[in-house]
Amino acid sequence: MARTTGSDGEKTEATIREAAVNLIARFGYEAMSMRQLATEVGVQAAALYRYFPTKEGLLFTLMREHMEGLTDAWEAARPTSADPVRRLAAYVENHIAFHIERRHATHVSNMELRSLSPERLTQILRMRTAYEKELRAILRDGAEAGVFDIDDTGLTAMALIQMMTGVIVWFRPGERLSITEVTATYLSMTMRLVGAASSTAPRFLSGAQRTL
Amino acid sequence: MARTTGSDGEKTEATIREAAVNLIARFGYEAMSMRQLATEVGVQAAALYRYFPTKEGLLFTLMREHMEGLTDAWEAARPTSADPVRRLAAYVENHIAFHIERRHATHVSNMELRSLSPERLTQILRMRTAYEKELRAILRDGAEAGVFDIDDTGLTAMALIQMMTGVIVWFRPGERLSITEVTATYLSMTMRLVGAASSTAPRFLSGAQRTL
DNA sequence: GAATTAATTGAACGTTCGTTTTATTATTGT
DNA sequence: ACAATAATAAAACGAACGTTCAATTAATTC
Repeated sequence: MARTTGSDGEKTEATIREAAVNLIARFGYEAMSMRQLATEVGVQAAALYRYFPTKEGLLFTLMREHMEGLTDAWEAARPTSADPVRRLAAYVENHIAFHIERRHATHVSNMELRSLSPERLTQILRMRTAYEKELRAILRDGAEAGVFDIDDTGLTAMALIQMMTGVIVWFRPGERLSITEVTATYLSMTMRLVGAASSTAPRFLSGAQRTL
Repeated sequence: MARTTGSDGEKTEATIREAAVNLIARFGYEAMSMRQLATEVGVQAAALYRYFPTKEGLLFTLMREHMEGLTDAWEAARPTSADPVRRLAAYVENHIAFHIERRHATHVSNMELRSLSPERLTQILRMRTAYEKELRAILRDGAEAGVFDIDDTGLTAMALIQMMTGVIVWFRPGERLSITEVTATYLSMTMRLVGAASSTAPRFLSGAQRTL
């Protein structure tokens, strides 16, 4: 038995990607065996090596494409407006939507970094840093414009990203809250966290708060 | 060669614990081999089994003791005051201090849950839930007393914990910021996030904010 | 100082791992 | 129809894994 009827390289590769993301997210990269992945795909382990050179190569591909997807999503969602509040809102909305939509891929990208070779780790971290830099720029602009009240831009950016990405830990689609409700609440929390005037509190209070 | 001069069970066990936490935090539970751990300890792999029944048993012990440590630390730090602001401040301070102090153990407890058997996973999650429940109670009390302004108690608790625990991802001792500075900033962000009156603003403002 | 117990070694067990090689069959192009 | 190529199976590789067992030596007890 060799080539099976109806077999198609593109389909198989897509199936491998999907199955790999799910298995790695569930069991972890080290715990997932290539044979387990092959079984899930419905193929022999040797067939996987026609599409990915090594197990680590597969992991890297999954991560790189996830990061590219995140960057692309932000490029598309980035508002033309220069208003820091609007830009921050767009960032939060895009981040949460993307991470909920691709929970498993996000889990992989966040949890399995240590299984990458140093060079590949650097490459992924560079992409991540570039993405986070966008948030820091928004916070800095807002702080300079006096729209935000922020102690430490870098620290606030990290706190916000941890908070937002944390959604994937507990969020399950179809449970108590919808994506829309979750996003709205996180948006509100974010705006308060950065001391934005137009959060839940009346605008004129923030001025008083800052001057006092 | 058998028993070595100066060998001591208690010392060896402590060394194993310490080395295991560090190795698992660095490479991951699945990636760390018992032989690697033994080498780090300076002993043969077989010797490990005198102290821990299996590799998973070792992992579970590390996690359980970490969670017990966290709970105990909170018991000791919990203020007698009923004031939600004070209680929340104590929770944040204790959480951040504990997690920075035991970065590696926290990493293990957060990242390696999937390597536990179902029963043991349940046990650890129960401890974690109990700890998080304390935060929810503080938030609820504060919201009911009108001291906090919170949309969704459960969601806010999760956001806060993700934010606070995230410190261990980027914090490195001896870098730009000290633990004290980091804690102060996080405390300030927390108070704003929950809409506490006495965050960065003077205390007497809280009354105004609540009535408005 | 002999007997007992504690601590560890060294070798081995069976299993599973990622990966490679070779053969075989399905599909595609002519 | 026939060659060329794409896709897979089947089997095998050596290495590493968690774990066990018997032997051996250090420390302790009486």
